[in-house]
Amino acid sequence: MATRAGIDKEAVVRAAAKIADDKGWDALTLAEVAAKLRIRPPSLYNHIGGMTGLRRELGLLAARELGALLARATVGKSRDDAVRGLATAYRAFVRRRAGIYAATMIAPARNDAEIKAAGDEIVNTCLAALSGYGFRGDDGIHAVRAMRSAVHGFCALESAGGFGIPLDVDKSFKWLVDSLIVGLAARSKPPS
Amino acid sequence: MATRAGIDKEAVVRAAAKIADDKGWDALTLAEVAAKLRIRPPSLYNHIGGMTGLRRELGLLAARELGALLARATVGKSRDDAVRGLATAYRAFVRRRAGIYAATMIAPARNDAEIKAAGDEIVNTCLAALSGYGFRGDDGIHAVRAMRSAVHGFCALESAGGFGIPLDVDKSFKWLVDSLIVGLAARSKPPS
DNA sequence: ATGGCTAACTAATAAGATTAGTTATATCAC
DNA sequence: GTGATATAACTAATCTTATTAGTTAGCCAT
Repeated sequence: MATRAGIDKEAVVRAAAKIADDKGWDALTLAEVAAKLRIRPPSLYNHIGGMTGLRRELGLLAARELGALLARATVGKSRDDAVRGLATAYRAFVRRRAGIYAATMIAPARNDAEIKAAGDEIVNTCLAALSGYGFRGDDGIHAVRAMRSAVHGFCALESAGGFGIPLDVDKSFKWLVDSLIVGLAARSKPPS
Repeated sequence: MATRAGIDKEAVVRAAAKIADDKGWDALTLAEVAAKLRIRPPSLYNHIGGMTGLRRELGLLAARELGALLARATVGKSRDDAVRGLATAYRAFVRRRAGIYAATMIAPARNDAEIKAAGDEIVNTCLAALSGYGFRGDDGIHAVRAMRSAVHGFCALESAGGFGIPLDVDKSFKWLVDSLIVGLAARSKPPS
């Protein structure tokens, strides 16, 4: 017994992420994380700062993964292509990792540099993706917020089962993104 | 003692709604609801079906209130005006009642007629508001989903503190709604 | 080998949801 | 008025979860 189990923070976070993704953010408990790792709940405190700390780790993991995916989804693209790539990647991530995505919605402590950095990278990727539209000044930020709102809202409603009618959800997403693109383009400078 | 406290389901739901709105959806506990009503937690079970039932009641309350507000916000309006009225009312509701609005995001039991009816009314109000755009067939549903995604997404991000930069959030919302309107109009039949 | 770091443990506490079983009160029939 | 009944409140108890304190034991460097 008590054979050193060789667990580290990353293993804890990975186990927790799997539970959150499989059973939902609200179903995440330290008891289940510990059980999955075959240790007792208090032992988790050697690796993470309790439930609060674990949630933060998951939020950070999600923000970083999402940021990397978004960056990859937009390389070499601009304007409409970039927006489509961004939106598609975003939704794919939320569907695959709904549990940890929810972790990104916890109010980030105002002074958390790592969380802030991961969030900034996402915003910067979005800004870069939209750069082809030639927004000036604050409009870039407004555009990023608009795009993120639309895509986040769709994914949140979808994953909450908010679209009751069985009408094709993929088509609705395409409809949303196409409309968004029209709206963005209408405010942009023409392409070079 | 134990003077019959004269509490009914509505009083329980109202107390719970206040707690959720004041302290957040996740901070809602039966213990605090009971304390606010000056009864013991088990007594709540005479009025509501435990925590699960209470959450459902809050979701229903929120859906009905929101539905009524949206309906009022769109009477006598069409197209752009209707969309603006809808979006403004939606956001005002989420800001004022963030706690119970969150309750609308719980997956509604597939067979819950009341929840379904309240949701349908919201969808129908949105459909009516958009009717001036002359969408045909499935496009009406796609448009409603798009509009709802955009507005819900913005409000969710806003209330989660997701807009880090202190750039004016009201302006961003206007920007989003204006863009959405452009996108909708581009797919519509011209106004009569 | 052995001393120390630390990851695991056990034990205990506290908050919360929930169920079972009990009491008391308001209301209604007479 | 008095008594029966329905039910809203209660107490007591259980279960789950998070968390802290204090203890033990395996691994590693010397």
